[in-house]
Amino acid sequence: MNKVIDIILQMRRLDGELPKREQRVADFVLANLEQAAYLRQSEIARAAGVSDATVNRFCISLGCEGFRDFKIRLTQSVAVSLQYLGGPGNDNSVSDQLVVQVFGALVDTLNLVRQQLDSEAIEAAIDLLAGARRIAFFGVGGGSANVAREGANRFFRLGVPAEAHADGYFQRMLASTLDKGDLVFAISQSGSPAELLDSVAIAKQYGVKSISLTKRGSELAHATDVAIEIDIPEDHDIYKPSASRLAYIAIIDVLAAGTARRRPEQVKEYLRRIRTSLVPLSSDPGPKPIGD
Amino acid sequence: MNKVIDIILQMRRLDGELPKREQRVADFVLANLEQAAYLRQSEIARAAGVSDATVNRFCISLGCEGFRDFKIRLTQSVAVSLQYLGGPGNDNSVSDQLVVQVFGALVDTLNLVRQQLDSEAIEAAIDLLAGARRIAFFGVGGGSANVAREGANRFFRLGVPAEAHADGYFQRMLASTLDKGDLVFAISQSGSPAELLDSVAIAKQYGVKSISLTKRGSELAHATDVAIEIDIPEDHDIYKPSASRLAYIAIIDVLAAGTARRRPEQVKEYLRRIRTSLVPLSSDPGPKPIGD
DNA sequence: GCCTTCGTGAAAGAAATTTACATTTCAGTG
DNA sequence: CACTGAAATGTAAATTTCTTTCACGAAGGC
Repeated sequence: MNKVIDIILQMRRLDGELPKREQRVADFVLANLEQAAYLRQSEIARAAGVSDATVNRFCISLGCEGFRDFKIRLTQSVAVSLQYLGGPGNDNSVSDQLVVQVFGALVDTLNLVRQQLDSEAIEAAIDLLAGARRIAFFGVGGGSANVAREGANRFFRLGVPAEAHADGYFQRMLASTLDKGDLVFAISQSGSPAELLDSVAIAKQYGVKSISLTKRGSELAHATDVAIEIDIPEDHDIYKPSASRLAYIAIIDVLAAGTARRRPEQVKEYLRRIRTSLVPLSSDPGPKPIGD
Repeated sequence: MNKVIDIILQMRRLDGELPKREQRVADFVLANLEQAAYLRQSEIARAAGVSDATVNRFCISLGCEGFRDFKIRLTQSVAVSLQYLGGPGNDNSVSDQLVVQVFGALVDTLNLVRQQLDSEAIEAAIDLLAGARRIAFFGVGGGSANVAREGANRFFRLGVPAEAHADGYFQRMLASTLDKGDLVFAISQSGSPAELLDSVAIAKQYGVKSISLTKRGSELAHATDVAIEIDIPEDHDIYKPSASRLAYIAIIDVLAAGTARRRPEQVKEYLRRIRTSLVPLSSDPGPKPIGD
């Protein structure tokens, strides 16, 4: 999949320069883009009034390897085009618009974040997380505190003792009780809260490693052993909540998934136990999300 | 092309419920989405270590007519997903793959959820939320409890007294202190926890309206005045965290945004005050996320 | 007018997909 | 613990689809 040439564009570009019968194929395909992907070579041939062979040559004229290749590219191009054209969208009501806006912003933010992720930092973080005996997630303020809780929740399920704290004093106190082998995971979008900086510094005194999830180049990023640095443009439409928290949680998902893969057997067992412990609480015996 | 069932989602949804060998096919395809569209049935069969026929059956299990049909749908879905995820990533390192998988699953889930959202329910919920004097977010278990907190956090910023509780006893107690004009927002993926059902029932006695964010057709959905019902396929790859929580938070985002628009002036003022209260804590005077 | 070149379809050939059937596996039962 | 039946799986044949070859015919240049 080296270069993706848009096949529809290609057809338009070669329009007029193709042999007569091949041109008829092009005309037919362009006029029936949506259905074309579902048709077989012979059906297209018949519909365009030419032979199978001509259809095949047409594909090759377009730069494809054959009909198969052509069909794949056409399907892709059409799918993408329809995407832009909004498919079965009914953007009538106000709430539909809202949904489109909010979800669109989320997806955009996720993309933005994905591009910024540094795989080395991610892997270094997973190394630390997978080896940690105990993980303390620290976040301050409504948003980051919740991300911290989410992190604790995720890792707790992997069998690592994990806890989250939002209180500055408690964070400092806890940090001073940690020991080598433990890990501090500090979360802050601003990267400057004194609570977190202090906690990380205190922990470091006792040989405790630290990871931060924060703004690029922030104080907190410098202070920690591994920094996952992400810049998220704040949306200034104050009626639209920021997508940054979602992005942070997504990153924690990545870390949790990575950690789980490092210790597959353990994780399987812990999840099984947690699942088992929840069974009596529910009447539905089917597979369910763990812990609601 | 009546209804476009996203084949990738379909695979995730059936994940774990497929016969063993077919599951292997699913795993292989999901792990090689970008290439899969270019492979022939026999190549996929060999790569997954099964017979051609099993691959074909796998396609039919997914609801396709056969491999051909499957391939077309897969190509479409992948093309659309790549569109969202901004082109073929660099799948070199393990962590890159992880990121692609986790983010891909998130985006897919968000899309699925978006399709399921019922605009009438959303608008009814926003009506209730915008008119509420006080909102109590209830969730049980690690995941839903966090979603509840997130909800409280969001609405608190809009100037509505909002609180979140994860403890069943406290929920019931609180529910009995609520009055007309207050609102209960119950969150549960299973939709069956007794704590939530009780709390909603208790609140109802005192004329308190309720909203639920839960599984389609669940008990909780029936018990509440407005139900936002969403089915999220649980990912059975236990090494991969579920995306459902993110989706729930996204929905709360939509509700919060909608509520904010109903009372623009008030919200602006509250946000201004909150922002002001945080300024002394930070040296950086620029626009920042509110409350980290 | 004849030769060359290009475009075309028919049909053979190759490849891939689908179906039918036999074998294996596994859960439940006596 | 063997037996039974249903479900899952692989093998191989049948079918369909795609690709290539080849021969014919038309258009244009010498």
